[in-house]
Amino acid sequence: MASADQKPQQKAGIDGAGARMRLRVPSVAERVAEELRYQLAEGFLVPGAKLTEATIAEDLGVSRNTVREAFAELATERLLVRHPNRGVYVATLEAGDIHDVYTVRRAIEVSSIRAGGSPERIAAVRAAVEEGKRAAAANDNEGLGSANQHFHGAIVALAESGRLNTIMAQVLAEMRLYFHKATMNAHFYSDWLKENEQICSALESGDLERAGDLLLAYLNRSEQQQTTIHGQ
Amino acid sequence: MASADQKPQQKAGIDGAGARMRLRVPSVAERVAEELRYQLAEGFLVPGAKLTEATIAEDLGVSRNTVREAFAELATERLLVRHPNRGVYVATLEAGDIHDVYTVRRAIEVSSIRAGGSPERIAAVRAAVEEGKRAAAANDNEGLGSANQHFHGAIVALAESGRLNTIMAQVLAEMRLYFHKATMNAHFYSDWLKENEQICSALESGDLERAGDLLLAYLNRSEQQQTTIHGQ
DNA sequence: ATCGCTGGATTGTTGAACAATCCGGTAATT
DNA sequence: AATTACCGGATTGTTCAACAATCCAGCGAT
Repeated sequence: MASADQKPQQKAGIDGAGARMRLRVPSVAERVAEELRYQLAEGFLVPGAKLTEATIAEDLGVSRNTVREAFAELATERLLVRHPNRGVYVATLEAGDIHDVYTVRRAIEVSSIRAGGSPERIAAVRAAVEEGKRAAAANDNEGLGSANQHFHGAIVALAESGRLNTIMAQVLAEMRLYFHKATMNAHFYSDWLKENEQICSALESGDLERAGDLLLAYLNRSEQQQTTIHGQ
Repeated sequence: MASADQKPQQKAGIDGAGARMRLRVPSVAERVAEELRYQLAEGFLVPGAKLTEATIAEDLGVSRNTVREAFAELATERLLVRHPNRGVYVATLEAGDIHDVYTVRRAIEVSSIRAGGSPERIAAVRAAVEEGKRAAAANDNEGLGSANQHFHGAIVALAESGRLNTIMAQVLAEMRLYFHKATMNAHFYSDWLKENEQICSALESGDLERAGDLLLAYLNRSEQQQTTIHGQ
């Protein structure tokens, strides 16, 4: 945790060792941000759409100022863009942005997998692979997509770095803005199902070099696919 | 300067081709954030210090709500931490955070340098090296520190990725929180002055593999130094 | 020393207000 | 007809004042 000179909180009776009673009720602004994030990921709000403060404030039954705070948060996450004095809009990814996003992913994913990770973290990667297989067997496209995101999230989690994790989470959130419907034809997934398996087993066998190379190759190909689909 | 892709705005007669008249007056909240960032980097606000909304609002002559917006921004940059219902404090880096920060730096800096860059970007790296030499000759410790930051910023800039640049800018801003006073003994710098030179010439000669290795070694050593100084 | 209470201070959130800015359309100009 | 100037409505940027919720320190009672 960031700083926190938390004084050793006395654990009375019931509370297990080190287990902190995290009952934190998220603030209203945070919940508004969360709701918007949800609607963005779900495709309710399409890229380019305009969000007017007053409308959303009324819709969610909160103050305009609070909406403003939420907007600020989502803007720094690049999910929304602010046009000063003109309003906030749902972010749209141009061709350049796709390359940009993949540049970030190459940097942090490859670096994370090359450094290996604890058995538990590796097990988490394996779990994501299996999750993907199950989704494929069930013909669950939705589930396939999120399984893939879990897979790549688990790879970054190998590094045990809170900062890398939040960066990755933001990047994935950005990508969810596009992946929505459209662009969702199945023979995409058929590829990386096998590929994730390969990467994972390379990781499990300790061949980090190979795992990194495979992952890098995948990311390069994925970027190319995305650009041919989206940008021109 | 967070990132700043300031284009050299030449105001020819009326309006050059495609040159957008970027006169953008930053919003009040942005200026408050900027002012706080400045005070943080300058060491005016020490890690752990508490910032009360009302006080700062009055000091800067702005509304409490505006201060709030600025706080939110700086909190997502990890320069401030919010303790719900208790206030915001200047972030403090624990031992774990140092490792975390260096994990991010290893990921993005090494990845960036390994991919090479355009001659102009490489020239920028060289410029940072020379800036460091000049500062050393002038015995300017302050200048030495910022030259080093410019050097590493220039390395990330090789990748031409806006997202990586902002991430790096934030990480560097975080580190500035510590580097202040203390930890500033000169024989630190004597090392990396030579080392930056080596890295840079390896980069210039196209030996990206070697450049990456040198950079990685530097980062590892730097992390170790920081932990021995700071953490216990 | 521990517990519980209470008052004061700060944060979280709201609602209303107003200035600044932008947008579209209409009128005036060339 | 095309361009310019202007005007009104709408939205954002910012402030202000209020209030509920929460936390903190102190104090007294057990």
